[in-house]
Amino acid sequence: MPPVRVRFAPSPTGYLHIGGARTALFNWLWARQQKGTFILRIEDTDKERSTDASVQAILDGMKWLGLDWDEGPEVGGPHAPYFQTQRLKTYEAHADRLIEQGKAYRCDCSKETLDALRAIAQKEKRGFKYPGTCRDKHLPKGTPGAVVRFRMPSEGATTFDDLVKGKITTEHKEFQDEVILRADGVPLYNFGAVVDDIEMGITMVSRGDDHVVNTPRQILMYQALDYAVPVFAHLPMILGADKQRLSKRHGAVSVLQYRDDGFLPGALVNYLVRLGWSHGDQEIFTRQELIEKFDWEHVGATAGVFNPQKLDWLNQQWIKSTPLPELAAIVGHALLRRHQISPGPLLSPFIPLMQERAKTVNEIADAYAAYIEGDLPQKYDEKAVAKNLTQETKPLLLEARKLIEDGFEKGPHELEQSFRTLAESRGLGLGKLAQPVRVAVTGTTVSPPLFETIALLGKDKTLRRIDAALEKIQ
RNA sequence: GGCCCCAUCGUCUAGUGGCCUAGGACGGAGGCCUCUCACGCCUCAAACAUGGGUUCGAAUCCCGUUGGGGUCACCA
Repeated sequence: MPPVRVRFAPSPTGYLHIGGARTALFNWLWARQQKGTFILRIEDTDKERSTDASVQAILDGMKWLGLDWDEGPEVGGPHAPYFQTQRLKTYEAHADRLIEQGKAYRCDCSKETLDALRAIAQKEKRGFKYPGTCRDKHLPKGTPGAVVRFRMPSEGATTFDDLVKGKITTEHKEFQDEVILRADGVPLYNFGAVVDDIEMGITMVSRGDDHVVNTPRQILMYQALDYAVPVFAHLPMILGADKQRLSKRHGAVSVLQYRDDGFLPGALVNYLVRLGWSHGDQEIFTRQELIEKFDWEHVGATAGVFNPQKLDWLNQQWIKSTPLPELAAIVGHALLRRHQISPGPLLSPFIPLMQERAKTVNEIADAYAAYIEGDLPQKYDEKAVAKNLTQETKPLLLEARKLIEDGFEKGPHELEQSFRTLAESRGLGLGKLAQPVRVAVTGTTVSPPLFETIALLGKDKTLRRIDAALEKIQ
């Protein structure tokens, strides 16, 4: 078997979205498992819609997910350049060769003429196909406005064995002599992809299954160019909850949006792979396990609905198992991004308190900003204050304050015991005592365990907060 | 509409002819634990689209139907 060479070939017309990311991911996993090469190629032949900002967004998305490429933008490689608009000479050379061999021809039918014919066909409810007007004209190179068309066979059929869909056969009569090169020398998708996949020695093409219909036509081009056709693997689409193709109205579809929303790249990767691939009952996979265990055999053929709740759960699992220094760095970034505050010395010790209860890193950053960083809580939840900081709880707060003042040094466990004893002597559960204190200390009713939070904040800060709370009580 | 693809709990899926009174996970319901919120643990509800074949035997193989998706450009 020749070494595996796979590629991800996005068109830079927007950010890297969930669907594209999964395509890239499957290719990347295969390359890494097979010790092959993963190539990133930018298909920027649609000049109208391609932007440099999109290229950057895609690169950033890939990097965030940890999908490093061996050849492509920024890293270069033996087949550079990796931008299609910089490879025009290559397409021209291949097109010329096809023309010489009679496998393609120049056509100077105007777009307007063809559009008009297409409109008539549509009105009469019949399919439109290029009528072959220029098939035998043998227009010379340099004919003004001439495009190059590929001569499609009209007889027979092409079959290929897709790694995920199985055998797919298409009759040649479905095809028409499609344009492969525009008058300005910019290739169309099918041709550009085929030429580059040949030039770059691609052995397997894995992409979204919206491309299955292109595949037989591309195979015909591989054959016309005398090149062995690669193996194909078409991945099913990712759908929204309404079973429609995932799009903006389903919420976040940009990969980087998930970063900003507090997801771990490992969790997103884990989710995306499991959406369409399985390994028995296993749900959680490290990156290394994914590389080891991924196979095409267990890639499903059905479109999958993107389920944000499961992603949440996976992210939580990932947060739980992320080593502290790594998690602290990520939370630090979130803190800066969301609250414009740099991580202080309390951040690292605070994270273990949040690790079991946060679905996103943003929750950790937000909690830190809300009641750890400042002298007093940044804000008090009104309902919580109204319910817990009252005349009735004031005596309890005062007694709690005294317990903290006298017993802080003995540590959280001892403090908790003293709280229990107090609560018991009043005929109350610990909750009745702890909750007002929690509101006083954190400004909310929801926080990590109270005594550990107090221990983290320190005696002075805690007492000041209780004093501030007492003042809130009329 | 033509062509192509797909079809197991609400969702992601296990299942490759007998191990299936269909397993796991998310989500849902109930419970335990508990200083709040979570975590964790236990229990429950929940699916082979449909009709025909093939076979001793079908979720698994074949055909039809229905439903869904993709695609029919000088977009990719």
